[in-house]
Amino acid sequence: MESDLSAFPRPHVAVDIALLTVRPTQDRLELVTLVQDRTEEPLGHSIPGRFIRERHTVAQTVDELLQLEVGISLGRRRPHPLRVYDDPDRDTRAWGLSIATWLALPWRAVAHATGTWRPISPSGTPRGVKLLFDHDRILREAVSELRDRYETSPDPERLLPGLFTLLDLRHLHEAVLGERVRKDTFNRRMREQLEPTGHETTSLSPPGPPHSAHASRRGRPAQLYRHPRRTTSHDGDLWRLPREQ
Amino acid sequence: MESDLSAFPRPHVAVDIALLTVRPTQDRLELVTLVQDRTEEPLGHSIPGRFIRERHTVAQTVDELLQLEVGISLGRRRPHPLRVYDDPDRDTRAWGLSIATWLALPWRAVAHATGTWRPISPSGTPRGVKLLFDHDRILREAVSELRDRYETSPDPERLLPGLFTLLDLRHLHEAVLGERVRKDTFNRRMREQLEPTGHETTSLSPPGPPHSAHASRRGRPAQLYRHPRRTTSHDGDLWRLPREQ
DNA sequence: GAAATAGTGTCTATTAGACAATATCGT
DNA sequence: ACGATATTGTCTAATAGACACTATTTC
Repeated sequence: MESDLSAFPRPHVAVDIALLTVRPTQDRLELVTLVQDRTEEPLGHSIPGRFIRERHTVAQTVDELLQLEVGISLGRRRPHPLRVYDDPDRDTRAWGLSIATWLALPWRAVAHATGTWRPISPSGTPRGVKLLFDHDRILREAVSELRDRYETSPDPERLLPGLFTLLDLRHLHEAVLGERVRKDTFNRRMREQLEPTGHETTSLSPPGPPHSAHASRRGRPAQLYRHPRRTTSHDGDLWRLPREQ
Repeated sequence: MESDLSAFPRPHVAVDIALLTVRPTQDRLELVTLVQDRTEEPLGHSIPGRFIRERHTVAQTVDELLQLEVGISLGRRRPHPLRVYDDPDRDTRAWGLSIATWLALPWRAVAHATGTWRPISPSGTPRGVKLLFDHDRILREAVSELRDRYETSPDPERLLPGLFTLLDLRHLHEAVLGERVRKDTFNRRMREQLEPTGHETTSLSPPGPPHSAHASRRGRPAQLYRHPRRTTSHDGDLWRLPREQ
């Protein structure tokens, strides 16, 4: 590193965010992403993005972006880093980098966002639109990461409210993965990563904080679970090579 | 995005790289990293870094960095993205971002690099020095990623030459992981991800390209293996939830 | 009672991990 | 022959996946 920093050219730096959520439909849940219509050239569809402000962090930029251009609040959550897009020709106007991020939020927190929520196809891109720049690719990678995380953890993105049943959780997984999963294996794997509350679903609200509507009001009442303590690191020792004593 | 891009402030963007390799010692291999002495303020030890040039990519910048300030050649390899460090106060001279990357190269390609190769402690930081900025943390994360990759794959970073034995491979793993691993389980897991060549180690060189010195010239000759075709994606279906038909 | 859902039990094939035995070399 | 290493075989406990059965509610 040299001393006179002003001698170095500096790129424009944008932050793009793939925003994902799971939305209830008539009979099920579906994974959707937020697509916006650009008002500047080049016109078309894109995911939300914004140039980073002086001495702002990526997280701050995402925060501003969500507040000003999407109309939602980030809260205490942090966006997941995805990658840096550095093709010098990716923006025809000037030399710029894009820091791609992604974030999954519960539907109730983002239902009113500015833009159009579009269902995600099995391949990970939004159905029915072609996005500008490399945004289809960003979205594919974001969806891929989200799906990977849900293969092994109950609800890493905390899309469910504080109390939920295994059926709620399975519906969530099927929406994220875009496929049906086997009930018994699913339940067994997930149960050991969850904390039972001792309470069951009833017609009345259970004691404690209110929780969202559950999948069905028919059938036998189900155990209510909550998210595990963070210490239940149910990963990491998986597929490690056995060490010599 | 607005039209007049010149209105936006732009950060300095540096690329830092954690360079890792496995070096032979008298009786074993050890994981080492390259530490350099800074010639500018703040003085101290750091990993190689450089500001990105106009319309250059991260990979190009790494390439220049390695050629000009380390004296080695990147070849066709690509650095692994790590994360973006965006603390506005991380550099006292000006507002800047750091794009952290890491790369592991075979010892024979980097032995003569400019700087000091320092052994990596079990925790992932170089033994005996304290690095400037957040470089200790970058290194910890790089080593963690490297170790994760070697838990499940024979040689994802291609640190071994074209032909090698399972003993060579195990020595490599033990250097990377910093722990002994069980021979039989190791061999079984790795063998199914490798291609046997049909040739064995002998006093003479085997047919084909020359390969580096093997671990030992004692004992029964061992099968020589080569890296698998990339299609042996021996991952990805691990710990997936079973789908409903 | 029928339908729907929750929860439990069990069988089997597979596999990890450990241990042991055998094979083949250099010295 | 001996030491060192490679390679193969086997035993056992654990577990995934599949399937079936029972339990409890709403309608």
